[in-house]
Amino acid sequence: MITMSRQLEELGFTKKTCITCGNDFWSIGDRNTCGDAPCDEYTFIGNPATDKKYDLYEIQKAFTEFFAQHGHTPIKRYPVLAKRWRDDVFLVGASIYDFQPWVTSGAVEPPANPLVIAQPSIRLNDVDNVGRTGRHMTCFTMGAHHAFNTDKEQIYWEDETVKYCHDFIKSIGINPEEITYIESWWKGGGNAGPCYEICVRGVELATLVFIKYKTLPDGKLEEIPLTVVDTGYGLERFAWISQGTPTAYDASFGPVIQTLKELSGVEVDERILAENAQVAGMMDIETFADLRELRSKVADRLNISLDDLEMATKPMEAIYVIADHTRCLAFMLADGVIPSNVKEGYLARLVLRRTIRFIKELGLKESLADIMRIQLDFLSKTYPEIRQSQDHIINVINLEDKRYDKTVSKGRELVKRSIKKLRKKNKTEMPFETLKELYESHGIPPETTKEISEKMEFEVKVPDNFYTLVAAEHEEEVQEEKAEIEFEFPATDLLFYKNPFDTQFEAHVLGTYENNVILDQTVFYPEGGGQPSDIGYLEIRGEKIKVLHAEKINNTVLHRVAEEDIEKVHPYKGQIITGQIDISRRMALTRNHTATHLIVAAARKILGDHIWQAGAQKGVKKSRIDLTHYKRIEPEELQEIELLANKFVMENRPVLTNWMARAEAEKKYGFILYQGGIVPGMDIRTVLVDGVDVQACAGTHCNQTGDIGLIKITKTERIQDGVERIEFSAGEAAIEAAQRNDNILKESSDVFKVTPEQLPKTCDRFFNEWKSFKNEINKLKGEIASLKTDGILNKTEKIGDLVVLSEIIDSDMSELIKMATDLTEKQGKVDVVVLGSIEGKIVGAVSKKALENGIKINGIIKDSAAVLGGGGGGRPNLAQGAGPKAEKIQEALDFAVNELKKI
RNA sequence: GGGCUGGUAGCUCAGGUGGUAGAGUGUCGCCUUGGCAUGGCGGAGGCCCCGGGUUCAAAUCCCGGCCAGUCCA
Repeated sequence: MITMSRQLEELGFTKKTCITCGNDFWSIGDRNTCGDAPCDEYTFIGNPATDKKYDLYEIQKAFTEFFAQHGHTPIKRYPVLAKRWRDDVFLVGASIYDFQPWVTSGAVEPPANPLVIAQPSIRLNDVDNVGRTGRHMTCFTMGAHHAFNTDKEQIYWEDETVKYCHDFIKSIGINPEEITYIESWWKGGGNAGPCYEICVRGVELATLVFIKYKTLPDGKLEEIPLTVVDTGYGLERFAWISQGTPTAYDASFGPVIQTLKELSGVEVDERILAENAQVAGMMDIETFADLRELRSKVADRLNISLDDLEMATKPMEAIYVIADHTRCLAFMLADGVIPSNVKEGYLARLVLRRTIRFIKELGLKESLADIMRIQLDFLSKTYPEIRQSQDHIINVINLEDKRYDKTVSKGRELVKRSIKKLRKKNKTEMPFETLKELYESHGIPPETTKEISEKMEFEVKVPDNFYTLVAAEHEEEVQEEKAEIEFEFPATDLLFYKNPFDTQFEAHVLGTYENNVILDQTVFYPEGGGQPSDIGYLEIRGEKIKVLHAEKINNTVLHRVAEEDIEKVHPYKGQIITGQIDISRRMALTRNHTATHLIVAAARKILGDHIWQAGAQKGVKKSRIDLTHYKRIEPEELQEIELLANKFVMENRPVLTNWMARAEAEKKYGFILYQGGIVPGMDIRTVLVDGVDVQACAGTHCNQTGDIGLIKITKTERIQDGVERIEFSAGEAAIEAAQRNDNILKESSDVFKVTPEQLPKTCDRFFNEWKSFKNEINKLKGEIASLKTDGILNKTEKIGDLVVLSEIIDSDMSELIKMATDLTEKQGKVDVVVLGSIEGKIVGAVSKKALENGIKINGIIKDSAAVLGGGGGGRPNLAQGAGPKAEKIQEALDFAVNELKKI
């Protein structure tokens, strides 16, 4: 399968087969194992493989410089938040993610070719192994040199790649005889190609991938026109192998680990660590069971018990986890991930909460923010941009810390209550369902539940595969594939870009598609970028045809008309037609669109640079934008945003649109361009509000901000944790919105006959008075009830040995109830009472004595109420009912008394 | 994007097969005391998140909304 052997042969390598795993590999001289774990053990721990020690920063520098000297252009790292330029993944997991899909699909020129980059990458699938294996990290630095080859321009391919790789490894003093190249096949992200895994002394240092195929749905491969050299060098591992430290963590962020050791007072047993890493290197750790196996193997080799090993390793592991996770978090938060319960925000919260748990486990007094400062001090030496976000990061962390604390303490109470409830039901063990609900609905990990239960001496069994069991119940999402519509129509010329304020135009009719008219050019803005389409008319030979909607498919604009109108267009194919848009609608949408940009810019100024647009919908009357923010926007902040946006309007700044090459625009403005969403195309249209904001945006915009008129924010809403929605109106609609508020105020204050200024105080007074009146009335009703009961006490009769009373009273239900309970409970002078009202309500109550005699009033009342044509019921001692036939109330009471006599 | 919880007194929460809204704590008053801690008794304090619907009757059931929490992709 692999054809790239020539270069290796030239370098003196020969092909062999590993006697352990059977993989083909290349090496210099004699050897019979492939050089990768588990076939080979680590042989660099305590015995570095390079001629000097490199820390992570130094190896990164050496790597970049080497490739820069060999014709590669160094590229700055991309944000780890992949959402900035693509919407199919959350986080950057490899350097190639930076160039997908635009560059790799050929839609956009690469920023340089060939290029070299050191890209911080985040992979959370092995998060449980971090700290334990010595090599797993949530965040690592992928050094990479990439070449993008097209028919027109062939940069380089396999031979050159191998040579570069080989020379680089040699350049840092690794003996070529220790290098092995394992032949393999790589696939992922819909692509595939041959690859080499480069191993030295038992550790895989790099992978060289040659992407040349697309994988089709049926599994077959198709050659692609743009082939990619996709290399990945694990720079942490290079640092590790050059230092020979027990773990990759020590080599990568040693200073942070050192500080954590000092703070926690943990004494690290290097021998155990080294042994642990050594054994871990030989295992493919994927599950918890693997991890247990790892532990027992290490214990065996060190000749200590499993318990002793755990005692010795746990604190060290916690330190490693904390150091690793804070680094990961620093990148995530600095690059704009807002912790939340969804999407990438959830991943950030996951890592954040894990970190807190390990800080607690380690017994550190310092808060997460304290620890994070240590990490930031270390990290910002290499990444100064992270220092810029320090305040924001600390803010977010402190807030999240508090939230987690609340969740945990609430959770603990909840577990205790659950156990109490289970005990009430005479359960002796917690059902799996409860355990699961505590986790899924309340975020309490089963370990925590178990710990609390043990203190309460209640049994909880946590299945080994708890998380698997929980996950198994989640159905997989089925993704719908959109069928692509085939067109033979050319791209429509979009006149609104050339002459933004034209309202009329002439165009040739090219044809129709379903209910849509296709023209060679148009001023109709097709729905897109959150801006609704224009509407208006097409006119030909005096016939007016309403355009209901316009949309763009590929580059063709479809003008949708009513079904009965489409026929009218057919005869005019090829002829000239005139069109006119609804200009007041267009202007309103335009104002709203420009206003959207201003509000986002204002929000960034007021709330911070972490604010990012997460979606928007413009409208004629109102528009909305969704912004990432880690807490609710305070009312005062909202007013500041509103004021600032309006200041931008008053400053009447010019709004400049410009078509630019994507790469050039990105270089000039950065990813902030994609606030409004990712836009396709080689060239993108930039909308610049001078000195305020710039976005890649295809929408229509005012010439000057002053054209917007007024911007009025009307509402905020938390649409998701971490995402705040702002609703607003612009132009005329903003005036209307303000007037609506005035009307509400006026109507409300008119009710109280006060001025709007007095409204809050008046409302407060009325509400309080209403409450005290209500209480007063209740009290009085009670008194009236007892007075009324006095008046009817002489109307009792005896049925058997029970004192029975039935009477029609002019009272409402609550009063009847008060009277009835008064007679049977408080005073206890009557055993059975049935009271009716002239409105057709009926209430019955019985004393304890009557109850003991087996009288259940609810049944009697139910039947009596039936006499009234209604229903009723209640408890054995008190019941009520009613019916529409109020005139029959006496009959109903008699019925009740008769029922009693029967018993 | 999907799922699951929850919203009841100032606070923490019970309750709820539809039928008199509860506890603990806090608060106020009285008693016990030289004073405090404590203890005892009594009182005040509820749009049972909001809006519809079903019903003789909804805090409870149904639908919609708002707010909060949480799991998953």
